[in-house]
Amino acid sequence: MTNLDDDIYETAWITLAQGHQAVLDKIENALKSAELPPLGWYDVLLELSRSEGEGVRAFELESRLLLPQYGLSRLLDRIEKSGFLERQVCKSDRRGKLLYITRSGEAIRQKMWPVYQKAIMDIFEKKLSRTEAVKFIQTLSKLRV
Amino acid sequence: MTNLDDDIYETAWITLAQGHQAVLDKIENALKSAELPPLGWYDVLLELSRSEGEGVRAFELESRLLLPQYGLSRLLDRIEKSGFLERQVCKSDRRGKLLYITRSGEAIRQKMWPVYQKAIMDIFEKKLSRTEAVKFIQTLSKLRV
DNA sequence: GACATTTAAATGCATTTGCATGTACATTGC
DNA sequence: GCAATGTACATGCAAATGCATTTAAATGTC
Repeated sequence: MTNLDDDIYETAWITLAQGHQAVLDKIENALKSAELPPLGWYDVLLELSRSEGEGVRAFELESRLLLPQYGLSRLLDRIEKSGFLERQVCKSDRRGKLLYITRSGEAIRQKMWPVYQKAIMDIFEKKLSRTEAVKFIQTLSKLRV
Repeated sequence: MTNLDDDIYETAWITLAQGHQAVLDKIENALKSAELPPLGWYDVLLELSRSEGEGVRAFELESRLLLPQYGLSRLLDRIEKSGFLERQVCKSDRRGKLLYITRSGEAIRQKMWPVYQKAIMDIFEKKLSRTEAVKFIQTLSKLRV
């Protein structure tokens, strides 16, 4: 295999990194402009919101959000300090905590969503056809396996 | 447009973020395991290496590497402290500095490359056909415009 | 049950990042 | 020429991150 051929994959990675960066910047800027919390908060709040009052364990979020244990622990500290979530000792496993979104947490999540969604749409919808997006998802999904 | 249709683009973004994260983690882990500097250093060193002794201005790297001004300034501090680059006052514009890679900088860059490349290949080559990679690049490129 | 091992989460400390501002030089308009 | 404005880069300080370790409880072994 020649260098020229290899380059396709290197280019794919560079383009992936730059594309990601570009989109992420726009999303974060949109949230900041709207004086809303950063994207990471949304991810957490969405997971908690989806649990429908069941309570979520921190270690579950870790794998879902691809965050390191200590990183998540401190992200939760900050979100909790802002009053958007609560930690309660888990009765069935007293080492752990159950995480619950608060009313104000749900409220801020709902404020964030349209801003977040608009930022995504502004980029993706305008530039990719639906068919292209589906193919894009299929290809990208392979990288995670 | 229905929610279901919109979801394609949201999914595209989530998959992009996760795919990027997964690849990045593998690359950074590979470099760390080999006791080599992080990926950001490689990007800088490659740019300097390509300038063929011409010297590069910091503000040029900023846009090429999509880094904030202060972030780049401090990244350069660290790389310089390790002896992998030099900053020299630019004679034609004394506000600025010209950046040069050192011998040891070029050496470390050449050590990093195979580790970096292997990490990319391990993921992309195994999972994407060449044709698929080309299409992937085309699609992603649109997002940056 | 007593002891070693594993797991969940938090935390001290060093490094890195983000934001705002500072410093020095360059450029523009008069 | 020189005051005003703009540009290149650095930096003080606060916040976030990474790494290693700690704390506490669960689980496994005998």
